[in-house]
Amino acid sequence: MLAQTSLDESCRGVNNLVGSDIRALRKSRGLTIIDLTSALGRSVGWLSQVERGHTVPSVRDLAAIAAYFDVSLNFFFRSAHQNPEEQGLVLRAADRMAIGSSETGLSEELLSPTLGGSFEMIMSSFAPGSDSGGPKAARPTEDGGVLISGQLTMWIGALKVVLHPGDSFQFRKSTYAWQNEGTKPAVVIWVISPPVY
Amino acid sequence: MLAQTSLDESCRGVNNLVGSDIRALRKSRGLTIIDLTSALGRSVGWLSQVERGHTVPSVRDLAAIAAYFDVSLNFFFRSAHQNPEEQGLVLRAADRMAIGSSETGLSEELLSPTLGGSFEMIMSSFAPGSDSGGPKAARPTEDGGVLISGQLTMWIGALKVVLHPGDSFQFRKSTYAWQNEGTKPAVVIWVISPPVY
DNA sequence: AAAATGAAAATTAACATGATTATTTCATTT
DNA sequence: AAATGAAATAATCATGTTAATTTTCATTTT
Repeated sequence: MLAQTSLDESCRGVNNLVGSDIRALRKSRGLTIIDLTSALGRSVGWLSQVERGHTVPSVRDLAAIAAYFDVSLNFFFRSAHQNPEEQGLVLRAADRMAIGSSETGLSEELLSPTLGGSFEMIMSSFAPGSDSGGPKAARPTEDGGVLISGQLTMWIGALKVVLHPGDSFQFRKSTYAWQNEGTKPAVVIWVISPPVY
Repeated sequence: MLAQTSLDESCRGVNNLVGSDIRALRKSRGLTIIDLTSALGRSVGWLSQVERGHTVPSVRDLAAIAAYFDVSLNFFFRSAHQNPEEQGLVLRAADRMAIGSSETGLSEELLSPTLGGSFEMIMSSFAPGSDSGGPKAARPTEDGGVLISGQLTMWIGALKVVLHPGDSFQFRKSTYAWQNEGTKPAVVIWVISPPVY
């Protein structure tokens, strides 16, 4: 009894993280447990247990989930080698993972240690000469950001602005577009609330 | 009739910004219009009109409001010289205002163009050798940040972490403390949801 | 002429209630 | 130890009710 509990606990940390990532991914896409399990061919009870770290999903299942949500399999283990105490609270620069559909010219890395929060921090790098290819559909979110380096032209709704380092922006449920007319990557700390990944 | 409307409209933009700043400050402190007006000695109807840009408060009233909320008077006009179109959406680096109680060793500048959003972005600079002087009481907020430069030791609840540039963190309703043991300022892009200023 | 007031009107927030859906639990099987 | 399926629990949603807050506007003040 004691040995079992101890073993459970030793895995609980990482399992909880994987589980809450799955839950956050599912919720950010507006899916119920039923929706996801029917897509995965697993039972409702099973996913409930997985999401709360009571059951360890097989690698095969995890891979199916990762594919379904379009994240890499190792995304779930991005902090696994870190001190368990700080998992979910701190994300080291070296452990950041790429996320988002790979728009050409845009690379995004998740800064938030967990997906389960009320907002999500992302480091976006816009390649020189790249653009969004027209306005992106408005999301039901609030977005904000700070330009860290480079130069970036943004369209927020009907407004066009040229951002320089240190400039910041924030908007709600608006279409937006971007273009990097400079010669260096434009790096933005981007905040989205609620999370979309 | 036309001339009146035009004059009204020419002021509406900046008035709306001042008004919504006041409203956001009031809400972030959990006050009702009645609470604030009784502190100011003004009527409820007046504040309602001020907050929505229908009435222009006197400088004397604005100063009283600024003092009450512990912000500078020019805080309300931080973007006044900018293109009206981008006011409330973009904040230029040069227009950033200091906010927050002036803890020694910590300087905070508001990055969010408006206080009315669901989260607030702040640039915090922690002076070399400074610290928070013990843990800060937990707020009913979710906090997150990225260390841009320098080095910063943080305590999040019981966890102690030494952050290096690029490291990020996020926590909910937790006590925290900080200390800059380095020789350079530690600069953090800090996000708070919901806003507290 | 615009600001300020005060009170009526309108809107919004805070609580209950039941109905519905979603999630968790757990005895059992794989 | 993982996985299932069904019962138990919990969360969500629509609805109605009341209280609190905010807006509006006719009037007064500066």
